[in-house]
Amino acid sequence: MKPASKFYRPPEAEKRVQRWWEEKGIYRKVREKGRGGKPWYFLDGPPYASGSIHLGTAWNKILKDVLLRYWTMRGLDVRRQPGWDCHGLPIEVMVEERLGLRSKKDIEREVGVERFIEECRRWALEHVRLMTDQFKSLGVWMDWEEPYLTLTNEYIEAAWWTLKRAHEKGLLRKDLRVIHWCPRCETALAEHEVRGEYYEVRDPSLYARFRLKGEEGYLLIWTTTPWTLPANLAVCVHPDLTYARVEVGGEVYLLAEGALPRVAKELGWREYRVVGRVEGRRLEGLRYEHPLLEEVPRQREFAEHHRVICGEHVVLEEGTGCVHTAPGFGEEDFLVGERYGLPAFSPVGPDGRFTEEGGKYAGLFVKEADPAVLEDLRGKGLLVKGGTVVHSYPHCWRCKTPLIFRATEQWFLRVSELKPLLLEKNREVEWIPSWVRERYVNGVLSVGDWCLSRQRYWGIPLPLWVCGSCGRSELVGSLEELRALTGEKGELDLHRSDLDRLRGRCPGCGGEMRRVPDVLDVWFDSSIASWASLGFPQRRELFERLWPSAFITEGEDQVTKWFYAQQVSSVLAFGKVPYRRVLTHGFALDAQGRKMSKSLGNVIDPVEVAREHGADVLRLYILSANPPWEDLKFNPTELRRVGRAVNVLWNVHVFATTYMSLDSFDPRRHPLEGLLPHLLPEDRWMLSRVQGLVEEATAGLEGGEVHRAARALLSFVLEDLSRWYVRAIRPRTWVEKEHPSKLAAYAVLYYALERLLRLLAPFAPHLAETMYADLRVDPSLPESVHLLDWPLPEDRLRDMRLERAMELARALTERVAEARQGAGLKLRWPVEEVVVRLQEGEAELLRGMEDFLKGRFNCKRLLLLGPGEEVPPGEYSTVEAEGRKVAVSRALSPELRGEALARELVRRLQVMRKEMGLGMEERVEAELGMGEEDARTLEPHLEYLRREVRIEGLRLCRREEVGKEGHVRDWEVEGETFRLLLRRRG
RNA sequence: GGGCCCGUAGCUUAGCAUGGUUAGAGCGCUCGGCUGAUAACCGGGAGGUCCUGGGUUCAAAUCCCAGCGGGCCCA
Repeated sequence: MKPASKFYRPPEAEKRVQRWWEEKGIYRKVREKGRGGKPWYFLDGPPYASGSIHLGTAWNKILKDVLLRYWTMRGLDVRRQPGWDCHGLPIEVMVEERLGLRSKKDIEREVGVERFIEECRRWALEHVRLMTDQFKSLGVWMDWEEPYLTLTNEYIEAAWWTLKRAHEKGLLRKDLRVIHWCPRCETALAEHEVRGEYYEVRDPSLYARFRLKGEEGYLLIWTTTPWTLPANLAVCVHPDLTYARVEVGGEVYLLAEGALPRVAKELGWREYRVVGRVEGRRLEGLRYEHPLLEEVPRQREFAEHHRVICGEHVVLEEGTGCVHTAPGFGEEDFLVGERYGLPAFSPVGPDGRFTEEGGKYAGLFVKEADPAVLEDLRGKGLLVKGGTVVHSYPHCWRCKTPLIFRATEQWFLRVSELKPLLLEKNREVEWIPSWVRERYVNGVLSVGDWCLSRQRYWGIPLPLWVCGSCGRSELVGSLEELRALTGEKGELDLHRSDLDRLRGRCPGCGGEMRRVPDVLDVWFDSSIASWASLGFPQRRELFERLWPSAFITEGEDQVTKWFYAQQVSSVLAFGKVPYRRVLTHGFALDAQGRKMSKSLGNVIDPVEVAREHGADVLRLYILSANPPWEDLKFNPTELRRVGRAVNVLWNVHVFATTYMSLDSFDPRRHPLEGLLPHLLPEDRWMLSRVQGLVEEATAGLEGGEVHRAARALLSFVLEDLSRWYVRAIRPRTWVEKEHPSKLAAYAVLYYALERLLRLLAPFAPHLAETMYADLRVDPSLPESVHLLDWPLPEDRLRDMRLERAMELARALTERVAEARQGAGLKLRWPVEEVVVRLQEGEAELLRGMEDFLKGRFNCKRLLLLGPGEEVPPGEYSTVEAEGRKVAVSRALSPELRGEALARELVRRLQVMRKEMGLGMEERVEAELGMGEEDARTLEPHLEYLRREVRIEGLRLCRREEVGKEGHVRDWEVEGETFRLLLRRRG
């Protein structure tokens, strides 16, 4: 046994452990140990490979790591491959910044697609490396050398293979759709990319009037996007609303009656008169004159469409109830337009500028067209009011440009047709906590088709090829098929850089085929991870053995993202769900419960925390702070508290290893089994508590209630081990060598620590390893704590009755302390007698524990009474609580005083020994100067003094007689001065 | 606007599925103790409208309804 070093400084200790793991190849050995066990496929949700890790990603990986380590110790053959999401717009935007590019034109003209993609790849791989190191520093054990990357050919082929299944089932369709579009990034954005990107902005608030045809008056419309008016094709009213003809200043306006008071106020109408009312549906078909016919000549072709139509989406809360409808520029406009056969006229290009079709506005950026349109309306007398309004408007999640809505042709996965199967198969998934299922189902019910195509560069190329001659399309499902189609034989990287130059030969007409230039939405990449990461379909062996994955865990935002996307792809490819069990975890917030953001300056860097407090402390804190599925409010005070708990554990460890090595205790020579007859009640209690701890920790990890496991460990260390057991056995460690009582205490303490370490190993892997290294005396034991098995509870050591008794003993000890405090009786001073009146049956429960209690109470005699019995007369300090009474005798006999005095002196001499820097076993000579009466009182306890302070050569004398050779100090004890001298011997 | 989750001492939280002690801890505060586990540690005490308002019940932190505040997601 090695005595542990006095202090434990987690950051340095952890670095040492990590280096040692590295040198000894411990991780590899742990993986090897798992082989042959039952396969357990854990799937890592791939974090985005850009930037560095934050507290949320750290939590995510720490949670995974604890479970991975636990399953491994349970003997499972755990797959623990990390994954990285490598494609997508965020990386493109950062690379654009790095290269000083501003638009797609810049990319294509200035650096070229090939170099741009190379830079993106470099960026991604750079960050994979960076983030890998950061995760490693937190003690996360995964196959860092063999991650799955969404940018490899193999992975891309898996995506193509999956798309081919969709294509075969007719679930992949090209469709004209109005979608969010970023004019800077020049790409479509999916719904989930727009989430949370609504900001307050000031926009025009424009009221315009459209002249009615075939009757007097105007339609009054309102818009915040005047630039969309050139594409206006209809005006929409709600069929069930009442519309009013309102006369103002000699003109008649048509608008919803319910909106009239508000509109009148906004337009400053003082005097107006309702001259007629009509139901919305009766307005259908009413024709009007487009306000910008001269400016936008194309509009003349649409003159037949310029009518009032009906739609349920019209609301009274804003606008006039007459909704300007531009099917090419608005999602709802488009949908209602489809019903009326309106074309999706969209005279704006990908860069947000008007095309030739925009007539007078051609070349203008949409926002620049706003004032131009306003002026044109004013010139024609069609402007009613041009003001501004502050409202919430969507922006690009990467570059923060305000988005526009544009009708474009995109490729969709028809999720709508998969929904029934999705919902049915989802029943097989176990959701933790269970209410996430409801959330998931709601998400599926409300979701639309999945827009898969992106008009960008850094992504998995859409493997769809179209013949320029006959229009035939082919979906290429693998590299092999690509070679067959294009005749390409050389090395290929399956990104746009290589693919864009290829041409195919049409199997139908022999014409030239070109690939649709789009790339895929990155969420499609990660949605196939459960098989793509196994090398499927190129390799089938792993897939057949492992798929579907047994367990995944990610943040709650992934419910409608990764959890959802995975099910879609999997159900479409295999008709099955890709995972069996999902644990959803919360978000990392600051101590006030606010989101962490750079602008608030409240971002916590987990790597920094680990560097300062230690990764284990961070891990234990995060895991114990709250249930995984609730948000973590990161609280530095609580973090430090965990740090202190770790320190207490270390102190216990120092205590144990110091004394055990001093006594050359060897658990092999003194196994617990042989010492069973010598166990005292506190020993049997400790053994029982360990079983309870094993049970709690196991249940917590099995049920996803990781916090319960972590809390059980911490509370065991503080409450049971440190504050109770170690304190109780301390006197026993001072008795002579080889005494069975001492050996029993050692054996129990060793057992408790050994079990505790194994339970602790997944949570605090470095600390457990360090402690294990000190405790491991048997070279035949595995070299690392992580090579041990998870302990199982030993029922024969469990004694619930004893645990109850000990709980009572603890409560009584606290009461005794209270009674002593009331009478000013220090705990160190023994008292003659403690009398305890108990409740029914409790005395029975405490039978056999009298000696233990006397030790805890520090009393010479103990009297346990039943409920009806009275405390005998005498001088006592008493406390009553919970139907019990504790009485502590106050009288101090000379005998007791001597003992107390001896203890006081021992304590002070120990301090002096320490001041002299003496080792625990070194012998000393002592001279103790005091009054004659004190010397007489002390007489019977000199042997005790010699033993405790390791004195050889003790002299009692008067204070003045104490010599000067040695370490001398004066002490005040109970109002009297003592002069003590210690001298090193020999 | 909709769905789901959370709201308990100054702070972090247990208890809530199955209603029934005086709502239990830790931090902080305060008073005291300990000093061969000591850059620690231990004990006592003060501190609570259990978010608000209704309802069910003999009884509500716990169940139901409405509202308020926060989070995630969807519109």
